[in-house]
Formats: sequence, C-alpha cells, structure tokens
Amino acid sequence: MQDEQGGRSRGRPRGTSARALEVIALDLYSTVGFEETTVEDIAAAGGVSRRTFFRYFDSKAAVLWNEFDNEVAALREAFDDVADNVPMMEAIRHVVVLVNRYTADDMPELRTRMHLIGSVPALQASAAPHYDAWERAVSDFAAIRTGQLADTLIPLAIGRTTLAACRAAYEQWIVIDGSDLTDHLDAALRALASGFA
Amino acid sequence: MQDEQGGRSRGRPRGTSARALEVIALDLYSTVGFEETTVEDIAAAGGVSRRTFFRYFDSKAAVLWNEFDNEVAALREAFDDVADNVPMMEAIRHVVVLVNRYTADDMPELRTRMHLIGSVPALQASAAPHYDAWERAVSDFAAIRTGQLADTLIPLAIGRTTLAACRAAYEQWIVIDGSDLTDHLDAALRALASGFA
DNA sequence: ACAATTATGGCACGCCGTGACGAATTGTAG
DNA sequence: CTACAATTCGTCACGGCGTGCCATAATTGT
Repeated sequence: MQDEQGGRSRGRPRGTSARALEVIALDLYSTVGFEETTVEDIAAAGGVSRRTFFRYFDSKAAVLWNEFDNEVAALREAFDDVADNVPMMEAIRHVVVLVNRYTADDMPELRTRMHLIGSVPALQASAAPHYDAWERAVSDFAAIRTGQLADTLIPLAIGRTTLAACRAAYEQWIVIDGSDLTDHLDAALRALASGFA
Repeated sequence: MQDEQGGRSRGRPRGTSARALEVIALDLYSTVGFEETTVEDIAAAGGVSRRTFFRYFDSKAAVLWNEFDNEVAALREAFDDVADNVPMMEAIRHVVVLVNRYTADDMPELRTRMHLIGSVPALQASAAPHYDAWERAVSDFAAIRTGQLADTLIPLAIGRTTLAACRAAYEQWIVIDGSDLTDHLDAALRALASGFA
C-alpha cells in the first residue's frame, strides 16, 4: 500500500516505512518485552517521533498483525480458485494449508511473531478484529457451499471453528521445536472435518 | 467469594459489593455506551472512589466477565458427573447445553451482557483470558477421553472449536429475537460433531 | 482506652491514543 | 527564481486507564 509511488511525488518524504518500524518493534518486543517497551522507544529507534508511529499503526499491538491481515486477502483469493467438485471441508483444509506455506526466510520472523501473540496477554487481546476478518473469509466460502447466508449459524460456526483448529495447530508448532506447520494444520483440520470421532 | 463472612469480622465494612458495581456498570455500558462511560462515572454512581473500583475489578472491562468465569467452574463440575459410556462429543454437547440453562429472570441481563461483548471492540479484546479458561475446561475433559495430554493438538483443538461453535450459537441467539439459546447451542455442537458434513 | 484489622480516599505517576496546529520538505506552475 | 500546493513530520496538550503509596476511617477484640 505504502510502496506505490505512483502519483505521490510531491510533499515531504517519509522518514521511515511501516515495515522498518515493524522490524524494530518486533525485535524490541521479543528481547526487551512488550510491556517493557514503550512506543517512544520504538519511535526513537526508528528515528521518528511518537506521534508518527501512530500515523503508521493504530496501536502499539497493531504492528504484529500486518502480515496476518495480508493472509486474509490471500485466503479469499485461494477460495475463489477452488474447483466446485471438491468437498467443502476438504477445500477449506487445502486452502488454509496452501496459504500457510512460508519460505524458510520468513520462518524465524513468523515464529517470533506467533510466539509473542501466544504468550503476551495484551497481544492476545488485540487479536479479535483480525481473527474476525479471517473467520469471515471462511464463512463466506461456507455460505456459498451450503447455500445459506454467511451470518447464519452453520457458516458462522464453520468459520469460527476452522480458525480455532488452526490456532491449536499453530500453538503446537510453536511448542514442538522443528515441527512442520503445515502438518499440524492438516491434522487439525482433518480432525475437525471428521467431527473428532 | 466475598459473601463468606467466615473469619472476616473485624475491620471497616465494605462500602459496596462487586455485584452492585456490576449492575451499575452494565446499565451505564448499555445505555450511555462503553467508551463513553468512565470508571469515574461508575464509581460515583456506586458511591465509592475510582481507586476502590479497581480494588473490586482488575479493569473497566473485567466487570462483564464475572458470570462467565463462574460458568467455567460449573463446566468442570458437570464434566466430572458424565457417565463413561457416553461418547465424547455427545458428552460435551450435553454438558455445554446443561450449563447454559438460565432462568427467565437472568435472561435480560445475560442478553445485554452478551450483546455488549459481541458489539464493543474493547470488550471483545478483553475476552481472551476468559475464553482460554473455558476452552481449557473442555480440553481437560477431551484429554481424559482421548488418553492424550491436554496441551496436545487434538484436545486443544476440541476445546477451541467447541467454544468457537458456542460463540456462533450465542451470536445467533442475540440476533434472532425470541429464539432459544439452548437450541442454537445444540445445533452448533451437533454440526461440529458431524464434521459439518 | 487502645491495639489490631480491614477497607477506603486521595495523590501522583507513566503510558496510551487522539486532536490541533505550525514547520519542514518536495514538486510544479507562473 | 519565486510563489504555491501537497504531503509528512514534530510538538504540545488533553483525557483516560491502571497502579503504587500512604494516610485515614470504621469496626472488632482485649
């Protein structure tokens, strides 16, 4: 979003980028601690003022959710490309696993980010709106397949439970060192589709 | 907890009770609005100081979760009373529906509370630790039935997805006027146990 | 009376998030 | 070259939350 310099030529140049602040904040959160880090600290390390930080991010916690929000868009696109003959729960599983394929370079950052989200109460609290958007992407797909509206019981439940299963998978991935994320996701979603029988 | 006057005889008597502050706060949140209400307002309406409010509740949002936390204890007790021959997912469904049987008198307050939790972002954010405790109660039961540890993938997923389904049911109950809460819960948990097939 | 106990009130502080306003830095038109 | 428009930044101020700290009030037991 910020990268596109098409049209934006005039005006004072940015002192930094959202991505740069994100890296700095992620480092401080994981080394110093989230509560122990003030927004002033992040801004100073980024060479900008505290007020400018809040122009790049809505809150101290919002830094962690940039990549996650991107995944929601990827999720919707992947759902659009699913063939109609694939069963619903199977399609959901394939799409989720596909979207969660990260390169080896992104793994360390993903790991620290998920570890923070899973361990810091203030960050867990900030998850709600982002989780909602993710669930909604699944619910919309389930609505099409079931022929019901997205805000009715079954599509809603499918969206919510799918994320719930994925969160359990992510939690296992963080705890069990050296394990494969997609394996956990696949196992959790298979269990969900089988009704945990 | 506060009611037991066993041993606590000496000392200055309390100026109010947690329950009284809860009723006042619930009223202000639903009429004036959560963001528009300050802790100072609640304290003043309760005849105490702002500082005293924070001795009764950890945060402005914690007021809403008192009853919910009680349900977690009821959940655990109900799981202990389940017969061993009842299938796991069926047992979970029965227990959840049983615990969510409220009297007609409690319905209005439950409704306003759940409506607030479902509509105010700051309250959704405050849900995480309470949801975790609820999920954990289910995971512990699933751990016994599956013979696995409670913090492994399947029990974790069962706890998380069960709450996710219940949240979808609650949301429907709030939206659809005059509907029965236990019906939604039963339907959502049956769908979960069937793998949404 | 006096001590012990328990709850309260007031004060101060750090931090978060937001609004307002002027200054800084660039490109563009005249 | 100069005036102007556009965009970002920094500073200041404010309200609100949550938390120590300590003095004070209210009650019971000795």
